[in-house]
Amino acid sequence: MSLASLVRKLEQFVRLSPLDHAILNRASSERVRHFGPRVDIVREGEKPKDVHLILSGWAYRYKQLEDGRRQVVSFFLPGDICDVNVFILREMDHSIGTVTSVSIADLSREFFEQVAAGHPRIVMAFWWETLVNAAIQREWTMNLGQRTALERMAHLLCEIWLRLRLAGLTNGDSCDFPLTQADLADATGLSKVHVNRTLQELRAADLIVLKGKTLAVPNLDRLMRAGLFNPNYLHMDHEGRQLDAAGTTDAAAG
Amino acid sequence: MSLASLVRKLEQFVRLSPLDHAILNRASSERVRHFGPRVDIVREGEKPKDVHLILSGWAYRYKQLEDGRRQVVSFFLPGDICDVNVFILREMDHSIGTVTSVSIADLSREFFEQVAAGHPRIVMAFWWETLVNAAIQREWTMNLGQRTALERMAHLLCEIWLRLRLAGLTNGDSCDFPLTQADLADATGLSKVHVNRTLQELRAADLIVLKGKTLAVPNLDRLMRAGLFNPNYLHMDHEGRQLDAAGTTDAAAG
DNA sequence: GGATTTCAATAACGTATGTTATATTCCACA
DNA sequence: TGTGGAATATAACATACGTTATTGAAATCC
Repeated sequence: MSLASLVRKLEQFVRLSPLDHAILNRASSERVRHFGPRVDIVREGEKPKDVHLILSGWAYRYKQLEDGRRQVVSFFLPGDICDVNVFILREMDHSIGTVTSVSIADLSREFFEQVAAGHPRIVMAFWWETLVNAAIQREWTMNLGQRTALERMAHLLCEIWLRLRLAGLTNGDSCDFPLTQADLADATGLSKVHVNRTLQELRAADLIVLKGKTLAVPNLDRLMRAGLFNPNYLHMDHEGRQLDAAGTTDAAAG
Repeated sequence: MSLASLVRKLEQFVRLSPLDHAILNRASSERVRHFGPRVDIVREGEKPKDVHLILSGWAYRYKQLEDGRRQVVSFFLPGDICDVNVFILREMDHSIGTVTSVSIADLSREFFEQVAAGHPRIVMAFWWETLVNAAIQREWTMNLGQRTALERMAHLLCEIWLRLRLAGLTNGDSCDFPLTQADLADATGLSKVHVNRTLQELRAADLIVLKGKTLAVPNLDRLMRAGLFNPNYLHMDHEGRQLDAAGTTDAAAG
């Protein structure tokens, strides 16, 4: 229920000024809404009105075919922003549903206009967020198109793990993990049964400990190797900060 | 070798002023480069320097695993922009290769700064482009995760067809189609052999006529039904223009 | 304009993953 | 503290798609 995860994540990339912090702080406390678990926040076909910032809880973006086949196309973890500037589109092409209880802040069009006008570091941080999300979506395409079930699952777990860690939501080698095997099936394009088999295999190889709603990753390196995981697409490197230091001026970085 | 396709596409969404046209025109003629077919324009790991605008020809974005497995994650058609503002990232997480001979214009960081500072309609059009590309990538995730080989191929062909049409590159019911079956395999996550089988099936059902480097779609509606294709994700609806008319001010829409 | 390579077509066979079904464990809530 | 529904586990069987191999048809190249 805080924007700590967002700030922590964005500051991985640019250093934000105290004023930037204040702006984000205000925007994320003005219009906050709470949802129960397993509920839709946004439905395909609706007119997008605001941009949603996840303050707490897990959610996903999904698409569905008429016959019921369903694909989770991305996960939202605390600190994630649903889609900067979506409101310029006429209608949503996907739905957003909660996994756990979720608190979100609605960011208005006016907020983005204000940011665009006078807060180049936030603009830059949002572009970074946008580009990373695009990169994640490409990696999912790769994951579904080329990796085997085992690699695919290992890859997904690595990604979630690293994103949680960036948001400050891991504890040593374990973390909360509210996804069911059905969720994992929808995200990996596998059947529930095969997800189960695949998880057993990962457990047997001591790559994960998954029990109840907790995941532990005893050896991230080995899990990454099993998933052919290359973290480059998350663009977590700190070098971006140098961009900030190196002279992005206030008029720039649009 | 012109930016007609870009302008045609962007004006689907916002009306650009004569000055906007001039800006785009200059930017796309300053630094133009030409490439032969089947050549890499950008390689994974490189530092992104400019944003590339495709003036003519087809290209694709792809990722590769160490063992050689390769996934095409998107196609670039004339008028497409590779990634607005990529240069803020430290390194590329994918490569870009040409299919045909390609001409591109390199758009500099300075160009984007200039646009951000004083050309809100172009900013808005670029946001639209960015959001549509994100939506396309999500739809590919859906395509790979849930659709059968036949549906998947039909869906891909519908998408390419509609994007070409938007760019003004179709001729009645046919268009240039330089992709090989191997390209289609890399894009759909299928084997070459199965791509061949699938194309035969589409031909047998009179859904496509594909010969040499020409594709004809005698009945788009039927092909769309075969691919469970819902064009909403391309956000081609003209209503966006009303946003423009309705009062996006010069300071706004960032 | 024949040689060479790329691309497309077809066949035979193999397997990773899907499907259906049933049992078991877990957990929310009465 | 028991009870019902969800989540997980396991088994038996089915299939869509992959793999390897060969052939033929187009492009491409001296």
